[in-house]
Amino acid sequence: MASVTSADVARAAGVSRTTVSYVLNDTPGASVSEATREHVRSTAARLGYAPSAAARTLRRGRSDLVVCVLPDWPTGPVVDSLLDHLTDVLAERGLFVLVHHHRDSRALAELWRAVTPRAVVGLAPFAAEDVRAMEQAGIAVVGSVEPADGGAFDRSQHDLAVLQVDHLASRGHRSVAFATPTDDRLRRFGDARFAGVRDACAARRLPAPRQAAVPADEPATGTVRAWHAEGVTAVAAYNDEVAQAVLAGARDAGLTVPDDLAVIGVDDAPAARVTTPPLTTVAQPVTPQSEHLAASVLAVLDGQGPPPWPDDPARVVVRSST
Amino acid sequence: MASVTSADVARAAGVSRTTVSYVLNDTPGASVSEATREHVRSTAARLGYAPSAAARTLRRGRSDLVVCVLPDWPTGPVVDSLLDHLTDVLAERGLFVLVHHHRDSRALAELWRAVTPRAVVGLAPFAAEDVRAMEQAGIAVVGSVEPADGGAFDRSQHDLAVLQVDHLASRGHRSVAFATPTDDRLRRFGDARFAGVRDACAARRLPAPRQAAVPADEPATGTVRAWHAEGVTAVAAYNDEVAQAVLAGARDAGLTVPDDLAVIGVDDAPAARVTTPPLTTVAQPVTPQSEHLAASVLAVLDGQGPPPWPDDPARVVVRSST
DNA sequence: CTGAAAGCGCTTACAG
DNA sequence: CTGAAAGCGCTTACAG
Repeated sequence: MASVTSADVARAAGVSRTTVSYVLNDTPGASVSEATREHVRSTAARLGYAPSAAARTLRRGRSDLVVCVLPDWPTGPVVDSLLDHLTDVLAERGLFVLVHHHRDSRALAELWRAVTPRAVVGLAPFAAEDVRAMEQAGIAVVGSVEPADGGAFDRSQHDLAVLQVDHLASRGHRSVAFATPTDDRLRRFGDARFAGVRDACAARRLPAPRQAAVPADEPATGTVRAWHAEGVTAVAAYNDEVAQAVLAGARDAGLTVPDDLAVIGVDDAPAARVTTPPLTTVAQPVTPQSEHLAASVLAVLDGQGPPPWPDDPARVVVRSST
Repeated sequence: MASVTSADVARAAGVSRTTVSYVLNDTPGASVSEATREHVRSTAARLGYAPSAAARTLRRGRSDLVVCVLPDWPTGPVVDSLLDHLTDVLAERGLFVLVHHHRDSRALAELWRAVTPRAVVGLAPFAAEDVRAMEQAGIAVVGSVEPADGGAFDRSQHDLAVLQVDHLASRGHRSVAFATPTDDRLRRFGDARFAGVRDACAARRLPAPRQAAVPADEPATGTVRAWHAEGVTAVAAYNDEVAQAVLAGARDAGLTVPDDLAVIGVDDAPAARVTTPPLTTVAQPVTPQSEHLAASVLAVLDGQGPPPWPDDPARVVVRSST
């Protein structure tokens, strides 16, 4: 049970701990005979030696861990892709990515103190004091600060909604509604999106948009009926899941899509191609985002500022629902 | 930049490192005056002191980290719930859950060596040699071994499919097909499910089931037509996403669901309530699974065997597609 | 070519 | 009630 240490390996191999360390780390410039190397390696393997990460980290003064803090909202395949890419890129530097599901600020502070990783990457904004504390502890921080930068983050949300309205307006719609999700954890995004819808309508001199929360797990029949009665002809939905609930509501309300009501989602989820009718949606290609995140982390690790945000590559995928 | 250490705090507060440690850890039995305690605490806060996790781990001989290894397939809200619950339960013991997206066995070995966590929790089975190596390093391992236990894991997949067929048979269907996902990473599950479909058909003396891969992102029109031509009247789909593609295929092929073709999914995703028609599916309540996982981890940490697998609480949710 | 020794930052018996 | 000291396991200048 007592773990095998490098001293155990040294003793069993009949060499010093120095030699064991040199061999197992392939230390450049260490002149150890090939025979000895082989002997040390096989001894280590035989004993099942695994170096203590804590000791190595303490000695080296830095950890090989990067903690990625996920927001407390449901994440999908996009976040998975971001993490996969980040894991690959950092692995080339010998760094390991571990993910934590974020709850509150207190939990975050406990976490980074318990791990003291090389870097903390946040997919949602951090509180300013959290960032200060982490940086003071010598931890590199990647991620926007709340709410100082006002939000490259919020802005990209805002712009997604503008794309939706622009498309609907190009189809001749003038009375637009926004279907926001019911999950409280998504409120922030919902608000940013609705602001985008409002701004886009104002810019095009359309009437102020309506808004309602639409649960993803039931047909939005009542909401659709009310909107239709009020003259709404097009719905921008928070995402494809919400859009599906709007489609189902239209069906149950006896409305035809897109003639009576046009619907546009966000995400271009696989399901968007198999709804009735197939769903027009906004796609956000994941590759540029993944590369930007990985580049940001590398830049911060190297003590540089983050690279510029890529031009928003989101685009409308037109199907039959608009 | 150089991190603040407990020695810095001790010097600034005019006490010994011992006292700093006693105060900051609330060590029981340490008799330090309240005035000194307050002084130490405020000094530590003023300096922004964060203890070195590596040093503490090295000294204590054990880490406060638990690594949860996720399989390399797309995970959804169910896994999120499992992780949330596990995080909460382990936090009560002062343990932190970090998640790693698993790629291959080599990456796993590098990971646990780089972290040396208290425990590694696997949501997909581990290779036997990985388990042996981790346990030798003093790491508690939770998760099934490949393929020793033949698979409580595979068995629960198998049984989901049996539930699907039982339901379809109770509706009078005799010729059943299985729609498997196209993602290679899901092959293992697809195979276990199809075995369940096959066994259930055999047990009920139904003809051998057909099987085809169905992409989630296009209507399965061709497959549905072929199946219908061959007399298939009911489809058990791998999950609700695949089931939606089957529904879309039936629509495009001009078939009525459920009269011409019955469809049953798995997951009871929110979307299952808003498809056309609403989807019959198999729901797996997540609470018993979450509790079982957390209980397993606690048991292993305490050196006990894992608790018994809960009675499979999966059940059919009947809607209009069957 | 190889080994003895220092020191990373912490906790904790032990001495005062 | 408080402090000096040992030691966790590793890496790496340094001496031989």
